[in-house]
Amino acid sequence: MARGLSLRKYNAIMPLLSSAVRSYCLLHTHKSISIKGKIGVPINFDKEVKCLDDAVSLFHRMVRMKPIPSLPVFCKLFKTMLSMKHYSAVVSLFQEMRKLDIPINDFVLNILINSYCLMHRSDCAFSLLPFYLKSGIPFNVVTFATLIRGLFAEHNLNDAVELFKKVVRENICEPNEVMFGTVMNGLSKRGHTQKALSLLRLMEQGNTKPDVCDYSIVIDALCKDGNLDAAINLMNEMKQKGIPPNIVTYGSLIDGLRKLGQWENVRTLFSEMVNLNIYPNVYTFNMVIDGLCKEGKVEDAEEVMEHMIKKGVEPNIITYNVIMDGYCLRGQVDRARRIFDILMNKGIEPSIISYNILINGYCKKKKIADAMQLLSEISQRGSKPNTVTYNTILQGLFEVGRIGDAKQIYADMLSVGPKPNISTHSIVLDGYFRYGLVEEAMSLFNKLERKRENTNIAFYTVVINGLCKNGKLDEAHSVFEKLSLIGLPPNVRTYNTMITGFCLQGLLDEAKSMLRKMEKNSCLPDNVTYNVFVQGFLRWSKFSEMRNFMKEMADRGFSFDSSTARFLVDVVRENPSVLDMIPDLRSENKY
DNA sequence: CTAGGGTTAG
Repeated sequence: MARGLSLRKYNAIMPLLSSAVRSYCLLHTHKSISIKGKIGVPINFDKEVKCLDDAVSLFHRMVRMKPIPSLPVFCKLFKTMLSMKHYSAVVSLFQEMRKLDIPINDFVLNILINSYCLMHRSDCAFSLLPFYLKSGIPFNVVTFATLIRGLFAEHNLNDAVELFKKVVRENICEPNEVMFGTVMNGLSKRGHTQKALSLLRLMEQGNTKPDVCDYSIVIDALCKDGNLDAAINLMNEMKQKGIPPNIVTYGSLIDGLRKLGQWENVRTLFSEMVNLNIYPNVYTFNMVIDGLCKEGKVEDAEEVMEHMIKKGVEPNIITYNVIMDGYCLRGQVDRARRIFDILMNKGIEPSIISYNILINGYCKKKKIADAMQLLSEISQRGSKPNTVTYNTILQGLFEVGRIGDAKQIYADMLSVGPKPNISTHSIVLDGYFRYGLVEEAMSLFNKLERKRENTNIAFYTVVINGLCKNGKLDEAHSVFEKLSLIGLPPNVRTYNTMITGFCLQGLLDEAKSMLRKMEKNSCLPDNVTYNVFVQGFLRWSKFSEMRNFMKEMADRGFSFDSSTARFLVDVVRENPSVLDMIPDLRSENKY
């Protein structure tokens, strides 16, 4: 693979590099080759470059100017192009510069390296290193930080960390705050928060002291892990060290807190920020608005949006997406649609997520025709449906029983894209099972396993559930038994599914042994687990066992959910003496 | 006047 190759190439030139770098710092050859020409007319990039064509034609105008604009101007153009994600175009324009014998400097080359990294072609990026040497252009900490980031982007943690260590060990360049931050961010985004934290501690001991970004990276990682105590402690530490948290640091903490529903603490942090003259920006407002929407308070959310406008913070497409999703969550897809129309009228470009939110809203209300209509409008308006769009539509079609249409969509995805992912397959399998198409489901399942498609535990849980619901408990159980062998430990939902299967067949002992198994594997039963058992006991008239079970359930703070309550009402209606057999039920005055 | 790092949504 290219990744292995990249590091080999890098290793091969490394002995050259270290000495070259040193000689380079002495020579400063790059200064002699950069051009001093000035641009005649100043270019306003943001105004002039709106799309790829603008960028390319500006480039061609620039290379014809006399004198030719300075390299910083080319850098600026490339940077604008990168922000529009035209990575490969930057590569081609660079090649044109070479053909035209326009001198290159370290800045341009680092941008080129970044372009390759953003294209997930770190192999190409590495292959540029010899070019630096040949042209006598120095690489620096930016070059290597960019490469490290590129390796992380390709999930190549080992090479990324190795490269970092090598840079440090062989003193190729002095790692700075950004390079440390790049490594810590790469580590924490791949689930290694503790390693990132250790690196931060290492920095605190070393010469390059962590800055506000470095702290923010680790604080964000801790927040994402739900470890808010540690995150807040770290924030207090940085304050004590005289590094004040900034808007981003507060953003991470507010996001972590609101995801845990700790609104009191969100408010505290908010006022703390404002007291420190750090005024909330569009990120901060969006997080708060999203939190309110998720709690069903969409009107409050809209008020916050008006407030931010008054404060001079313009809502962006995310703000509108969040509010639309809020209405959809409450089943008010028509209100969501009104928001959509408003933003269209304002000339704000909807994102694919805007469409997905609305399509999801329509599907949840079983308004498939509206969903399909919107789907067809996406391409007309110059956007492109993605896998999530189609997954949403698929789910909607299965929900209303349009299996033929769903199959057609799935087939289209397989042939022309967007490429189905594990969720797509799970949705289709679940749909097949729900409509009793067990053979089709199993043949798809076997095909996906044979193709060694990426799977996850949710996918297998769908299969286990499908088999259970179609009376194939033994097959379900053997799929379940296979999970640990393929390195996918069952989660609480998987256990609940299997327990439900046993309970439906009256195999309560097997269900109970499953409960012990999950506890042994330190997978804590949740409210669903207990409710499944209660329904099992009720179904098979095991009332005395149920009494004992309900005690344990209450002790652990769990209670009947609405499905159990409905079930109970039916049972009691059939057989009122159940209430005498389980006196505890009378005190369950909830129902 | 130019290059690399951190916060939000389905």
